[in-house]
Amino acid sequence: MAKGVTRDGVVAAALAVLDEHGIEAVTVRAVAARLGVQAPALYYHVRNKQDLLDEMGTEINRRVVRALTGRPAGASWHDDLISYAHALRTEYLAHRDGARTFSGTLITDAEVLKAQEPWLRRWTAAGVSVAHAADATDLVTAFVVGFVIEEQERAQSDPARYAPDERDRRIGAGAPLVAESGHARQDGESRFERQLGVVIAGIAARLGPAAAPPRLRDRA
Amino acid sequence: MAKGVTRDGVVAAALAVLDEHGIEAVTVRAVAARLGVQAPALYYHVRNKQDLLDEMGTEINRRVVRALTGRPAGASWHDDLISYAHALRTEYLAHRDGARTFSGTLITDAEVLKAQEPWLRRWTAAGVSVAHAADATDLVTAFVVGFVIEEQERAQSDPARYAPDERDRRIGAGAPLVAESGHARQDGESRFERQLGVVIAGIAARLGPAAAPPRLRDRA
DNA sequence: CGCTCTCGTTTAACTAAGTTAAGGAGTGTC
DNA sequence: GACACTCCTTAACTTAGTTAAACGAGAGCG
Repeated sequence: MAKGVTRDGVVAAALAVLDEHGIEAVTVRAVAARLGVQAPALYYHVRNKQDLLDEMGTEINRRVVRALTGRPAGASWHDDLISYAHALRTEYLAHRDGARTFSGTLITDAEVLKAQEPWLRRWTAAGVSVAHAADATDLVTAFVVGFVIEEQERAQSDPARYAPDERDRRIGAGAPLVAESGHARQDGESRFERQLGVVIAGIAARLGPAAAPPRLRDRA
Repeated sequence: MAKGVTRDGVVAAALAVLDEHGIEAVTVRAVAARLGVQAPALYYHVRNKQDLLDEMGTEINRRVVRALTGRPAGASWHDDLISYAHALRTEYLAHRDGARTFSGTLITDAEVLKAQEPWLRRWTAAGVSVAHAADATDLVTAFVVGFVIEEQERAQSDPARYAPDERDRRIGAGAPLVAESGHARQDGESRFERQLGVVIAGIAARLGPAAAPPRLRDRA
């Protein structure tokens, strides 16, 4: 594995290290070691560590796009948005600290940007303005990012620190509703589906009862 | 300023450094320097840097809670949720890298937890279950976190990299809708209000007209 | 064949940052 | 006066990002 290190190879190795040991283990030396090479060798392929991190983020975006285009087109923008949310969450969850690490990556990769074209075309074909479509997508992105950040943080933190018993003890007897709210929190899967449903419902309300009827210009 | 360093003082100094120079400048040495002491002195007041970071996050949570309780109670859970969203975003925006740095902080501070009690009480008084209230709050939190992360990332990144012209050049001529979607993106303030309105609308729909306050839909 | 040039890498080294060890100055207490 | 406790210092270690300089292998070429 020592021969033929490439920029893509470096990115792949970095992602592998991330998955196995978490973001704090993604050091230049560790990535180099995985490639059977010394640390400074990476600097021939990558400007610096931030460059590597950016490239990793772009790769993640690419995978989301790929997962989406590989999926049969949904029956409506409705279904498409849900597919997008699932693809994004799945990709984030697939990597340790995924949401924290990759959210907010400015998408400048032309390939990734252009892949959104057919996506937007379907919205406009359904009578939704581009502005509304972009807005709805941004909103779903924000929700997924926020949701998964909290989800992963919770999964990785010391279990004892937020165990129900410990929480109850901390809260004491003066705040029964707070205690109850902690108990009511369900597992990630169903919470995600439910909250995503709420978001989509809100978007549907905004876009109009059917969203099928062609609407007028954007800029509400 | 050399005398009487306290744990709270360390946290305050760290927040000051954060505000002035960003998260990457928050080093043990820099915080110590601001207090007029040597770096190892901090270890008497704080277990390690993570402990300091956690404490900073708790302080931010405390401020959000304080901003909320200092505000007159809204007319409904509706208004309360909006107030919460605003308080959270404002606090995040007040610090460089605020959303990234402080999101996902597990809230274990008893004071902060208990402060949610009157909040929840108002929901239940309005006929909303605690589970629903907690769910709605979590959803709004996720949205705000995701929104502000993207907002701050955009504000801090190299302007040239996402300038409209540059973006258009990258996209080329093959994706007009993608290009248009970039142009349609408005400034943070109005986008936030609008998208928050969508989220609230979704929550209102979920909770049913019964739980909905005597108030019209907020968006046209 | 031998020269040279470039590519991709290595070794060595520097700097910054988190952290620990050990000790010392001040302040109180028996 | 000696002990003890608190809070801080100096010195030093380790890991990580990064740079500089040199080195070997292969390609083109006379």
